[in-house]
Amino acid sequence: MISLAEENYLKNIYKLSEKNSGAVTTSSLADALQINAASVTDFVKKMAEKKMVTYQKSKGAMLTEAGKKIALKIIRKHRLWEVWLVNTLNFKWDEVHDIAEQLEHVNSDMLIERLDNHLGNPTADPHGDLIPDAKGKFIKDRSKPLLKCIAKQKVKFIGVAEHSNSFLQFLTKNNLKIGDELFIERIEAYDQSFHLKINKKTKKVFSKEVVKNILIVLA
Amino acid sequence: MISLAEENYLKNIYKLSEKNSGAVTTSSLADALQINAASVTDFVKKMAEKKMVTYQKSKGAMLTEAGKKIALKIIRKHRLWEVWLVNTLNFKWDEVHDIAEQLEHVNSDMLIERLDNHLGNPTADPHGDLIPDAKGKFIKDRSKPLLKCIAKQKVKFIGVAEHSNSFLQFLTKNNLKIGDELFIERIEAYDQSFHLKINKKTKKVFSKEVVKNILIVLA
DNA sequence: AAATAAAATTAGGTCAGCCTAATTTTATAC
DNA sequence: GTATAAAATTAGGCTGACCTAATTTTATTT
Ligand SMILES: [Mn+2]
Ligand SMILES: [Mn+2]
Ligand SMILES: [Mn+2]
Ligand SMILES: [Mn+2]
Repeated sequence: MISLAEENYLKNIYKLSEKNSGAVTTSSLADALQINAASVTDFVKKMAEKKMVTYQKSKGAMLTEAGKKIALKIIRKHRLWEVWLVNTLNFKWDEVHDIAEQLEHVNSDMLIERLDNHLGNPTADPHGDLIPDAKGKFIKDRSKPLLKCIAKQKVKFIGVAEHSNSFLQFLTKNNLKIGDELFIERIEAYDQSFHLKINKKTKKVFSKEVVKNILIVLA
Repeated sequence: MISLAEENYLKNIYKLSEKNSGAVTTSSLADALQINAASVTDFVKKMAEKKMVTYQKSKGAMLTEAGKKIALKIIRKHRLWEVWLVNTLNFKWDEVHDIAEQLEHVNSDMLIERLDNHLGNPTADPHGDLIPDAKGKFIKDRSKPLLKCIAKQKVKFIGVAEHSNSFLQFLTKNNLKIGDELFIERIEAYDQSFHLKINKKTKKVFSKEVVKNILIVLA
C-alpha cells in the first residue's frame, strides 16, 4: 500500500519535473511540500528502496515508471474532483483546490472511472489544466502564454499558468474567465502591457505579469 | 485539529453507545476498530485529556458534547456520500461503504452543505440509516424490525439493521429493496419464518435471522 | 584556486498510533 | 467465597513521518 505522504511526494516530484526536466532537487521538493530538506532526503531514499523513484545522492530524485503512474493517477483524481466541485456543486475556481487536495487521496478505481464518466470525460479542469486519462495520457497541449502572442491576434483564454487564489480572484474581478475570446488590440512596447478586447465588448489593459500567466490558443 | 484516528474512534464510540447505552467498553471499541485493546485504552485516555470523551478506568468511555458533535458530523458525511454514490454514480448499496469510509474524513463544511443541498437534503442513506442534519438532529425514527410484526400486517421496507455485504447481497438476490411493500401472509409458529407477499406480486419466505434485520414502518 | 555561500546529507531526536507480554481488575462459575 | 475466566491496564517497543543541529558536498565568487 501507498501512504498519504508518499502520494504527496510523488505528485510533487511529478509536477516539479514537469517544469525543470531532469532530477528534482531536495530543496525544491522541500519547498513544495513545506517539509524540512533533511526529512525529504530521508523520505526520498526510502521511496527509492521501494522503486518509486531513482535517487542520486546530492543530485535529486526522478520518478520511475511505477512512480509516475501513481503520480498521474493522483493528478487525474485531483482534477476530476475539481471539475465536479465547479460544475456540479457550483464552487468558484478559487475555492476548489484545498478540497481536491483531500479528495485526490480517496482510493477507489471504480469511483474515479464512474466520476469521470459522470462528468463526461473532461480533458481539462476548471483552471485549464489537462486531465490525464485512465492510462495516464494527456491530450495534446496547444496552449501558450498570452505574452507570447503578437498584436491583432484573436485568441481564446483556456488556462492559467499561476494557480494562486489571488491571481484567480484577480481574473474573476476583472471578469475574465476560461473560454473568453481575447483580441489583442495593441501591446505597449515600453512595459509589454496588453490592450485587449474581451468577447468583442469590454476593453481592458493587463500588465506583463498578468499576461504571462494567461494561457491561450489561437482562435 | 482532529486526526483521522480520533475521528474513527469518535464515530465508533457513538455507534456503540447507540446500541448498548452507557459507557463503551474498551474491548467493544477494540473489536469495532480492529485495534488491540491496549492501544485503545491508551488512546481513549488521550481523548479524555482533550475533552472529547469522559473515561473511567475499567469502565469505559462516553462522548462529551464536543465529541458527540464531531461523531455526528462524520456520520452525516458518511451517509450523505453514500447517497451520492448510489443516486448519482449508480453504485449498488453493497458497494458504497468502503468508499464512504474514506470520503467521510474529507474536511470542508462548505462541501458538506453543498452536497447535502445538491442531493435534496436526504434524511436517510441507501441502507435506510438516518442522516443527521447540520446541527446533529435526526428525524424521528419510526422503524422497527419486521420480526416484531404480526401476521396480516402490511408494511414498508425502509432499512436494514445489519450492514454486511453478504446480507445486502442476499436481499438483492431475493429482489428485496428499500421501498418495497411487504404483506405478512403468515408467520410459521415453529421457526418464526415469515411468508411474505412482496409488492402485491411475488411470494417469498424468509427466516427469522433475515426478518430481524429488516426494518419496516407500518403501511 | 581559495574563500564563501548554498544545498544536501547525516546524526540524533520527537510524537502519534499502533503492537506484545505481563499484570491487575472485574465478572462468572463452582 | 474461592477458583477460573475474561476484560482492562501497564510497561516497554516499534515504525512512519516529521524535526534541529552539525557536517559534508557542490556551486559561486573573487
Ligand atoms: Mn488544484
Ligand atoms: Mn486545477
Ligand atoms: Mn456505510
Ligand atoms: Mn449506510
